[in-house]
Order: sequence, then structure tokens, then C-alpha cells
Amino acid sequence: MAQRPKLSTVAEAAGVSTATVSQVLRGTGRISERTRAKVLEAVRAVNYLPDGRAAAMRSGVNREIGLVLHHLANPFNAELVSGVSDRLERDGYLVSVLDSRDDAERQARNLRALIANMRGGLIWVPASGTDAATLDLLAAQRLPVVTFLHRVSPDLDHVDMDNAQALYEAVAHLADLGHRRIAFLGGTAPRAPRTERIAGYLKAMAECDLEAPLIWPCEDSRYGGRDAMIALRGAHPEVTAAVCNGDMVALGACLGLASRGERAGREMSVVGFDDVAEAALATPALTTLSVAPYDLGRRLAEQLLARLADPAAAPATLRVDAMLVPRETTAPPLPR
Amino acid sequence: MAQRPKLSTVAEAAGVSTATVSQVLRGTGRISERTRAKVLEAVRAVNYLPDGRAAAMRSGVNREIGLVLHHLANPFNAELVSGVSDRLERDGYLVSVLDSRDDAERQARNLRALIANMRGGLIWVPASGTDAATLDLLAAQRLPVVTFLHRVSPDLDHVDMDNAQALYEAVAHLADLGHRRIAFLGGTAPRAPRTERIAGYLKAMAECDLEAPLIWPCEDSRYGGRDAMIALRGAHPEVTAAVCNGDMVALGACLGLASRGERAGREMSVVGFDDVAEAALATPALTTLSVAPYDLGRRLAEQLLARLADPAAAPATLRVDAMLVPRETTAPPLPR
DNA sequence: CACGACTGATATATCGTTATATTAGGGCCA
DNA sequence: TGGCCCTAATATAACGATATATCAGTCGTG
Repeated sequence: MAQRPKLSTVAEAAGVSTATVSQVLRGTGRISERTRAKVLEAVRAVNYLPDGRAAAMRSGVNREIGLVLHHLANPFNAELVSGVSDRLERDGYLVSVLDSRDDAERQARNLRALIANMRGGLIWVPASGTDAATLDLLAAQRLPVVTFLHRVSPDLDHVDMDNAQALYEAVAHLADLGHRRIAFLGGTAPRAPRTERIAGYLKAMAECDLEAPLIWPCEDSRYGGRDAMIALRGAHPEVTAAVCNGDMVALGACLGLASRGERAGREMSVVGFDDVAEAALATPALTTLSVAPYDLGRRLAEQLLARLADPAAAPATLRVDAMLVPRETTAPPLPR
Repeated sequence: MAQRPKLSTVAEAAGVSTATVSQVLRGTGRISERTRAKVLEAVRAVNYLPDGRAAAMRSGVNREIGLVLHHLANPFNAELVSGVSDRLERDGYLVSVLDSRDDAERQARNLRALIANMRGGLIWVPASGTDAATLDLLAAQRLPVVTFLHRVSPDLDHVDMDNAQALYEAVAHLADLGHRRIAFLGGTAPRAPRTERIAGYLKAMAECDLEAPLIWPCEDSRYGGRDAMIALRGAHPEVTAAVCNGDMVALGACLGLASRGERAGREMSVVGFDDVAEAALATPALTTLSVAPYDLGRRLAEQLLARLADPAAAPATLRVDAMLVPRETTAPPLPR
């Protein structure tokens, strides 16, 4: 059997030159209706699909975009991928996703591989521990990059959520319900999103005139949240509400309460962060801070398109607001 | 500032020819230690990263693999991605993921785009409604392809799980516990995995001498499972156990029971399928059929590597067994 | 000291496209 | 009928790498 059909295969089949075929497919140059039809027929006959690499190499334009995520398993990120893809596919780009699974070394490998295979742009949710060498490498390639969540360089476009504002809102909501002792649950590393959230938490605790703040670190997972909540209930029974560093922690916290025969929204109020699909469906449904991951993805894509359109523009920073979505895990505290 | 560094940039910096640089980097030819060192130094100095497209084009080998999934949001698939990536990255391949979100048209676009950008191979979990034109296109490119879950062509390597065996095992387990009326819950389309599962279910129902089978279709999601379970309990209160077409349906079913004040593993036994990460953590923990998605991904990768090594080999079919993982949602039926 | 064998580097063709220049052939007008 | 313009197609040179052939030297040896 034959090899993969190429431009010359089509040209032969149609009895014209390769240049003509290319012009027909690209819609450039002057081509008679008769030849155009002949060429298109030949394209169909041999099942021709152009080699984008060769085309990109010659023309210098590249419609492949890399999307490097720190953690694909989180449903939040799957939504984000959809938002990014839909927007970029609309403009004819191909988005390919890589998961660095929060491993800086894997991430560095991924980025190198993407650059080597010449993606035309990059949307990047950096993992913790991203090092300078990786950044230098990126900078040297002058690749359009938009980062999200964790800013790694002042030279790159960045989209961020207003973590402090979000936590402030969450605490204020709990204070309104009558809570006085509110803990912050989750995370361990002193990385940007968490420190900002803690700043917002502390600010709200101070301004709403609440009792002393309590920060309770734990792994950002369902496991971590469950164990942390169990430990917290044991150590500080006077705490009546917790704001969490992510929905996974919050859902874990609810499990922890359940394992003690308690219930989120009764003995203890719980607020999550992210609004993963599961949050609305859990029993009880989780009150959380939402950033609409699909829309966020769209905005990331649009920022990248803007950068591609004008590579010389000054680095932009977009800030997306989080909104409180009250559900069943927050309620007034039980009378003591 | 300069453009992206290329081979000639390095060559100039090192004062040698481009051919020499290429030979140093590829480790071919005869190069003195002195020049080698000089070249490597220059590579570092200009932050050079080779253009894989040009290299692939000239050398004819391609270390990019496409992974097209029907539904990335399912955590099962995120695990699968990890398994595939880890195995292929070990051999120096780059895996890029595309999510067709169960949309045949999007999937066709994705596949075309991947071929156009010359992936060297493809691991594919086909969406429902995959059409013949897409298959012809793939066939014409002679691209090494391994499919999973849903066989679309006898000419392609395929990895499958033994759905019938799995369901048989699930029903037998419930029968051992003393259940006599067991329903099959989930799915709507008459597609391969579901029909095979139903076949296994029916076989077990007959052979274990159980009451008449009951197939209750619903959307394969948490929503679908919840609503279906609520409806099922209303319509057939005599049914004491359900085997589900996926963990999402099963988890939804548990939510449905909870909303009625009932509990999976007490009023009703529930068995899932997939063993998503959440299954072990849910309350109650979900009994399910596991196919170890990470291992599965590894096997898919290995099948693809085998195909790449020998493109002429006859199409292979691998079958991976599912294992029952008993947890808390299955128990003997309540005495009537 | 002429010749071959070997070493270390370079020159050149090629991969499949696209961009640009060029050519062949009509038609129109002076 | 010669000159000019226009159309429709082709010829050719890139893009950035690699594979292969080739070329200078150096050395050993009869």
C-alpha cells in the first residue's frame, strides 16, 4: 500500500503542479474554476490531509497551542480545558493538554517537549516548585504564554482570581450567619493562592470583629480534609465554621463530620473554593466560592489570542472575581 | 531581541558548521572532545532547543503521540492519562491529550487536527457516533492506532475490558449475599460496553437462578443515577440491589437513596463500575468493579509501542479483567 | 616520498509545504 | 502585427533540521 498522501500525490492525481494544489487549498493566487474542482476532487480521492508541520515551518504560523496543567484529575481543570479549547478551536487552533501532576520536573520536561515541537503559544497553570531554568528556557523561545493561578514571572501575561476578596466574602457570609469562631482549613505550602486566601481570611476576621483566627493546615485532598476536620473537632470544639482551601478539602471535611455522626450545615458550617461539579450534588450540597472554570478558560484563551495578535504589548494581568454560592453546608451556628 | 535560536545560531556561536552541531547533539559521526565541549557550551549559552518538527520531517521519526478521550472530566480518564503518559514518556514520547466530550463532530475535528500536525501514533477512546468517514481518513494516513473501550474497526489494535465477566462477578457477589431481585441501572445507548455488561448481567441472573431481570436505563451521570434510583425505589420497592453502568451512576444512586432517608448497603445494595478515586472515599464507600485505570493506560501505551515497532503485525486485541472491590455499599438484604 | 587508511570537520541534498518570481498564452488596442 | 496587459499556471527557493557524501589533514608504512 501507498504511503501517506502528500501534496505531490494530489498534484499527480489531478495532473497539475504542487504549487497549484497548494494555492487551491489555501485559496490564494488565481485559479480557474475548472482546475479548482479537479484538485478538490483529487484531494478527496486520495484522502489527503496536509502536513501541518511542513506548512507551519514554511509559513511561520503555528496553530497549535499547549495547555500545561498542574493537576488534570481535578474536575475543575477539566472544565477549564473545555473553556480554553472551545474558544481556541473557534479560531482554528488545536489545543493539546499536558498534565504535570504537580511535579516540577515533569512539568519542565513537558514544557521542553512542547517548545521542541513548536507549539505556537502556551497556557500554563504552573506547578509548585517551578524553577528559574525553566523560565529562562521559555523566555529564550519568545513563546506567547499566559499563566493562571500562580504567577511565575512579571514578563508573562497572567490571569488570577481574587483570592483575598473571595475569602473575605466567605468569612463575612459566615459572620452574618452569626459565627464568631471561624477556622481556615487546608494547604501547607506558602504559595501564592493560599497565602492570598489567608490574607483575605485574616482581614475579614479582623474587620468583622471576630474571635482569634485559627489556621489549620492539611493536604489539599479529600483525605486531608476529612482527617483535618476530625482532628480540628477534637482539638477546638468551640470552632463553629471553616473556610477551606478548595472544594476537595471541604468535601473531605464534610466526610469527617459525617464520620463523627455530625453534619455540615448543622454542627459546623463549611465553605469550599472552586465549585467543582460535585459540590452542587453532594449531600449536603456544598457552599463554595465559584470562579466558573469554563468562563475562566475562555478568558485565558482570549488573553492568549490577544498576545498572539500583538506580541509586543505590555504584559497584562487579568483578575477574575470569585462569587459566593450559598448552599446547604452553611447555616447559623447551633445554640450552645 | 533575537528570534528563537536555531541550529545555525549555535553553529555561529561555537564557530563550527551546522552539521557539526547536529552531530554533537545526536551523538552521531566523529567529533573531537574539544569541539563537542565547545558546541555544548554554545547550546547552553543561547538556550537552544531543537525544532522537533523540522527534525521529524527530515528524519521521518515522530515522538509525538495523541491521546483522544471521549470524556476527560471523568477522574477515571485522568488516571488513564497518567498511565499512558508515564509509559510513553519513558521512551521519550510526548503525549498530548484531546477531549472530544462525547461529541462525534468535535472528535472528528480533533483527529484531523492531530493527523495534520503529524502525531506519530494515536491512543483513542472513541466517542459514540463515530462515523465511517473519520475511520477512512485515519486508515488513509496509516497511523498506528490503539483504541480502548469501544471497538470501531477490526483493523485497529484494541484493548478492552471484559465487561460481561465483570458484571457476572458483580451479580454473583450480590447473589452470594442473598439478593434475589437485582436491577441493572444506567446507560441508554445500545453501545458495546453497555450491551456486553447487560449480557453478563443477564447471564448471571439466569445461571444464579434469580428473579426476572430488570434493566433501568438512565443518563450516565450522578444526576442520572440519583433520579433513576429515586424512580426505581418508587416503582419497584421489591428490588434489593442494583449493578450500575459506571461509578458516577452508582454514586448518584447512593445520593438518591440518601435523599429518601435510605442508605446504600442497608435498604439497597449498589455496585459501581470503574473504581474512580472517589469511590473509596464516599460515605458509604462504594463497592465497585475496578480496572485499575493507571495500569490500563500503561498497557495501552505498550500496545502502541508494539505497533510502532512492528507496523505490519496483525491487529491485536487485549482484554483486561475487571475485579470486584467489595466495600460498604453491598451487604445482605434487610429481612422483609 | 607516494599511497592508503583514518580522523574530524564541512558541503549538500532532502523532508513536505508555502511564498514569490516567472512563464506561457490569449485578448485588446494602436 | 507588434506591444502591452491580464490570467492561469509552473518553477524555484526557502523553512530548520538530519543523512550522506565529500573533503582536508595527519599518520603510518613499504
